[in-house]
Amino acid sequence: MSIAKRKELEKIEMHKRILDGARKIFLEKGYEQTSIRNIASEISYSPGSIYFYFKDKNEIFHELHKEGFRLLLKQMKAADVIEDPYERYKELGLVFIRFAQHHTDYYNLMFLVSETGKARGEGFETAKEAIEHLSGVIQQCQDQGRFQGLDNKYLTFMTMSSVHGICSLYCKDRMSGFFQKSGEELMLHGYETFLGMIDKS
Amino acid sequence: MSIAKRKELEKIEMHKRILDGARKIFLEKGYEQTSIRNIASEISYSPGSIYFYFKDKNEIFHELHKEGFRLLLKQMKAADVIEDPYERYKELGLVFIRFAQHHTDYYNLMFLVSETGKARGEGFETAKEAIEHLSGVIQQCQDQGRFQGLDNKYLTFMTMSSVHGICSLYCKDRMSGFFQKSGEELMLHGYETFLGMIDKS
DNA sequence: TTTTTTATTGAACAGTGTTTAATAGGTTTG
DNA sequence: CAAACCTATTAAACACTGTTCAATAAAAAA
Repeated sequence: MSIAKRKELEKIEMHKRILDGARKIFLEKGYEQTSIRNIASEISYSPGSIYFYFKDKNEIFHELHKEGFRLLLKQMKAADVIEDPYERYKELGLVFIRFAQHHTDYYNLMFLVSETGKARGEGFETAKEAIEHLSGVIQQCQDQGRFQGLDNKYLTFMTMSSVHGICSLYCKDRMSGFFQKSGEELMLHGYETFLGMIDKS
Repeated sequence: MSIAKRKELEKIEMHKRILDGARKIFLEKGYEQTSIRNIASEISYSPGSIYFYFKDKNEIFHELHKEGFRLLLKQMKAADVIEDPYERYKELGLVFIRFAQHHTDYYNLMFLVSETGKARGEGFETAKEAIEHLSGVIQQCQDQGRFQGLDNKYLTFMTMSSVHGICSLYCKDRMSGFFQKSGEELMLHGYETFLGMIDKS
């Protein structure tokens, strides 16, 4: 292994080290409460070092953002074993809900944290893939005769909105107080109610 | 008018002056980008003065939060002139959507900005009122025979989730790129699709 | 007029993201 | 091997942030 090669590996390793430290703190404290100094001290480096590997705090954030989408997409694709498209459609919502439940911090990072950076639209390929996956499953349902007369795009958007709305209210925990039910209960029964409606279409 | 009374009025006036300055900057730049120093300089006072009238930045934020809910609730109640409960139910969603469209910054403040303070659950009376209003309209629909066999609480939550999901995705403008449609188009057609589903229940 | 209360201020503290000049160390070259 | 070079790292500095607080000017009460 050449020296140049080793150096390159070391660079990648350091990149990863920063990301590991950042992930820990980001998922623990959220975007605003995470500071470059926190991350630096977590991995026992000086704050300045981080800027040798990342342009700014936002770039680190976006890396984790992508990471989250990759994780979600993986779990969405796991539902591919279900053969019936409509059953798969219903499962996809549950995948989303489970993701919000078990990876609440990722969910916050992915969907709820406001982006301070301007680099919008970049690095959203995985997000796009996730949407297209859902859209594809809905198309398969429509091919089977379900959801007749409904536009695929709007139905996809509406499904996403509804499930995201449920998960988003769950993650912010703004609702359980009003309804005197646990967040999990609301989320699951809310989704069941949604499926009950959609089942009649 | 006694001196004490005048002083009290001056205090209220200053309170309002701060809130006016804060509103302008909060709605312009969002929570994190708004600083006490910004607000102070906006109204030509020193940063310290603000702490004579407000406990901290979060208290100012919550005041505007409430303000937003009062505004929303007013527009929700304007739908009371519609006599048929189901038509009123459908209008309520549109009220919400219009609110997100025309008061995007308030919407962000009310539903999307993460609260840093711990004072959760306080001052949410107006929010509760809004939810109960919706719940009441749904109940009236159910009294008329609509939505049979569905739990009022979960249906209320599901409706809120769906509409909030639509508005939330609109406000973050994360979707228009994927669907090659304008945010407004997505939002309105998305809601129509939702109504199309619910109409069959 | 003196005392007391009240509102306002500017400085200070501890924190933030980011930039940069200096530096130590390994790598390459003469 | 020594000199030059490159590269990763650092501490310090800059301009911010929310918040606190002693000093103070102004107004009200005594």
